[in-house]
Amino acid sequence: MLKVYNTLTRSKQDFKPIEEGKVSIYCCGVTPYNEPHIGNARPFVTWDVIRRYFTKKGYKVKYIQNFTDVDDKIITAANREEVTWREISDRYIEAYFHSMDALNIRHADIYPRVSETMDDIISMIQTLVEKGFAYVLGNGDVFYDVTKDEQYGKLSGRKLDDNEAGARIEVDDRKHHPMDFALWKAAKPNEPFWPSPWGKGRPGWHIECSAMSLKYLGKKFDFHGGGSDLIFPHHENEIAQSQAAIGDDHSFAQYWLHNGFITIDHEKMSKSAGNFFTVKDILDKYPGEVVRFFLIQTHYRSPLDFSEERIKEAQTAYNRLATSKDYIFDLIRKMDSGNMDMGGQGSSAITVSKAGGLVEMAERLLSLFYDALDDDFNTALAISHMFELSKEINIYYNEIMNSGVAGINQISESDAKIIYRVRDIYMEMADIIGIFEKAVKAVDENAEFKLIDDLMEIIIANRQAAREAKNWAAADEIRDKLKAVGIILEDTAQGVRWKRA
RNA sequence: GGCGAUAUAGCCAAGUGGUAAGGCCGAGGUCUGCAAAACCUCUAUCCCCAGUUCGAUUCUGGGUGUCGCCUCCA
Repeated sequence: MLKVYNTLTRSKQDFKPIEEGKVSIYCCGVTPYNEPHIGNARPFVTWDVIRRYFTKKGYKVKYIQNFTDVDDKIITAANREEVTWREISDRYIEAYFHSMDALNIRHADIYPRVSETMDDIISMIQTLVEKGFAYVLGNGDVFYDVTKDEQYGKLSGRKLDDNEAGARIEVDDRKHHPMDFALWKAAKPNEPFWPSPWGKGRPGWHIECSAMSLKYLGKKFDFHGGGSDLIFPHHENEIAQSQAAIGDDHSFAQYWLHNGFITIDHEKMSKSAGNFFTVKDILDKYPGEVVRFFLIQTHYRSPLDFSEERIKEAQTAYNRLATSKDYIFDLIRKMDSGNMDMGGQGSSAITVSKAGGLVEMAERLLSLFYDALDDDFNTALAISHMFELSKEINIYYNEIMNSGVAGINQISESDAKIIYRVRDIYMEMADIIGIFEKAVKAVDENAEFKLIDDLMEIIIANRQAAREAKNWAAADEIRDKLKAVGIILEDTAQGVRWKRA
């Protein structure tokens, strides 16, 4: 049974889908006005794992993620560059996809944009005005009236009076209450605008997510997510205006999940503070899968400090998992290549029992892996089980290889089945956390791989000849030169193995 | 001022009312021409005080530190 931490109730709850076998998710996307930073990536990687988990469990998942493409910051950027707001938003939406694709984030089912949801937004505001939850000012601004909403503050757990209104920003005295927020903003010079019953203008910040989620997921849906800085005021306002418009205090999202921040030197990373790393910059130095792995090594609700040292650690840890993957695929390649006397009588009882123990362990770890994810998507714990399986695979691989060619030839058909099953389990784990997608493709599908493989065989054979002649200088030179082009040779007791750096 | 988190080994990070996963780094060892990888061994009484309990790191209260939200922000 899946348990999730719901911000709304501040507790872990059993997850019960609204509709059996289906999960509906709305995750707040980005305002595309500059390059996405690593902090932006965290919720999307988190939700990507959640989607993979549900899909693997057999749920039909509907995932919506918006682009807030009408916004002050976009307008500011457009005016500064003397281009249209659409040019800015298009450019950075493309940048968003470029970065997120590198992190193996699967695309949402729909990416609604504010500019394309204007009718729904306007009609929702109209409903709120009609129901008395909003008021219109003379200039065409429309505000949500928080005092009309008895439940206002239920998500963030704060009362209206507790907030230090005006502490840091001047209160707009045209508002009835300091916490009232804009639903519609009358157009100012040099701003894009759309026609509305209150004159030319554009939507306020929070209304778009309400309109979009209700439009695509209906009045009740399962999950709503985003960074924990969105709890107040963004999500608070969303839940308020949505439930007011619908007229049902239990409508809208049922489970609210919020991820913790990424910090730099333990201070919150943010674009406005200037202390951020863009995903693009990090990708120049580290593979996307490593960046992704770095993000999910920590539970999504915990804060996560980013630094060069941390990501290097993630790289090392990731390599460890990748080595085991290589080992098991290597074993399978050897079996498949027909080197092996499948079904031979030579298989020793020892080998059988070892493989049997391995698969037993693997099944148990897979079960623990799912248990971990069932507990509020504890990827950190789930990954630890993958490491345990990784070690078991390494031990088994070494045992087989150390027994030489005979050892491989002695793998019985039943043991071979076990090896395939272990590979499937390992890759199932990898698939859910979303790693080894690019690497596996290279091994399995890329036709060029075969060529490289053949070439490497020739190079290695030549080097082996040099080694047999104890011409260490030549042998080392070949290894060094290969390393320079990104190929690492490992001389092991069982022969030479190569891999990409 | 209000609200909310969090405090676990050198570092990162899970977790449980019955003395604590996993990763990184480090030390020693196996293997090895060297290197690398892999494997084995070693490294924590869980911020402080009080309480509940047979027993608390895990529950309660207090304290201290750190962080976040209350303004745009993932």
